[in-house]
Amino acid sequence: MSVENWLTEFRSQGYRLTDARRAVVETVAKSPRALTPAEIHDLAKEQYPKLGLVTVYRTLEKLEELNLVQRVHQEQGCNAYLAHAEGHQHLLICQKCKKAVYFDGDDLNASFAKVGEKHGFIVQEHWLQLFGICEECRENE
Amino acid sequence: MSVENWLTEFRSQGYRLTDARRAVVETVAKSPRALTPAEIHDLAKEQYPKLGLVTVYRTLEKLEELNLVQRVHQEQGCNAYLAHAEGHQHLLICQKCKKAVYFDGDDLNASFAKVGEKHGFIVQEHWLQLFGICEECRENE
DNA sequence: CTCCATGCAAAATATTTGCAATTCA
DNA sequence: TGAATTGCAAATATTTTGCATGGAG
Repeated sequence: MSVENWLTEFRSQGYRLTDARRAVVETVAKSPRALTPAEIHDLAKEQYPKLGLVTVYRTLEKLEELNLVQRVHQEQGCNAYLAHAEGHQHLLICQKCKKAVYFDGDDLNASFAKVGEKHGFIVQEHWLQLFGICEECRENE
Repeated sequence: MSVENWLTEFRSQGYRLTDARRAVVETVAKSPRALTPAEIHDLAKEQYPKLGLVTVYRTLEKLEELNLVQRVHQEQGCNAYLAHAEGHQHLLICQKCKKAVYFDGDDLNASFAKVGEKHGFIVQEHWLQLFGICEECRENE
């Protein structure tokens, strides 16, 4: 989903389009890796210097609500945000450059359901993240 | 691994055995669900009233280092700790009672490696958690 | 012109650190 | 006894809230 679509989606929910929000959205959208609120603030200020950290928090909250952004949990912290890719809930994250790639793991759902059954659970959600080293980072060793 | 084993492990690493640590260890060990530092503090104080929250943090740090405890990430927060089960890194968590069950998903490793390959990654770690409703909670509806 | 949105400052949370007193081995 | 451990208080770090001003529609 492009930045323009995001902003349109924003409007259609009754929210206003402001320079502050545009800066946050564009920063997250073009980042290859998940960013913390503080990082977003730093980067987006280059585009909109008046931006306050509080607005970053509030904008992320709305973006998450609209499913345009998702929170990413890693060892280093659980407060990084990444542009959401529809239908691809699984992440592959490079441990070196932190680049995040979505992948389709729909074929895993059946195994997950089976595991749950074995333990008396009805599985409703899952959370899968793979960590490794990407090709680029291996080459630049 | 039993509480006594934990405490022995503690000793063998050069750490001292204290009532405070014993209270923290026993609280985490006997809980069926992951607990936050504050929750551990509350519960463990019943056993050792003088216990300070800071000691809970410091003890958890050591327990994590010794791999006796693991941090659990959920929507509600990322600061809950659960007794670690050796070799079983995957969790099945009840969304209602929060009970956590480890399961063996070693047969998934091959699929994970393959997914990584497809995207140029060499997968080194993974993180999988399933969420659902356990049998007990379904019965008590 | 009317609200929604913003940024500041301050409050609320969560976690870490400095330090004197305590306690295990 | 000596060093590790503790709990308090204070320092940090992170996130949220109150409120007057500014800006989108």
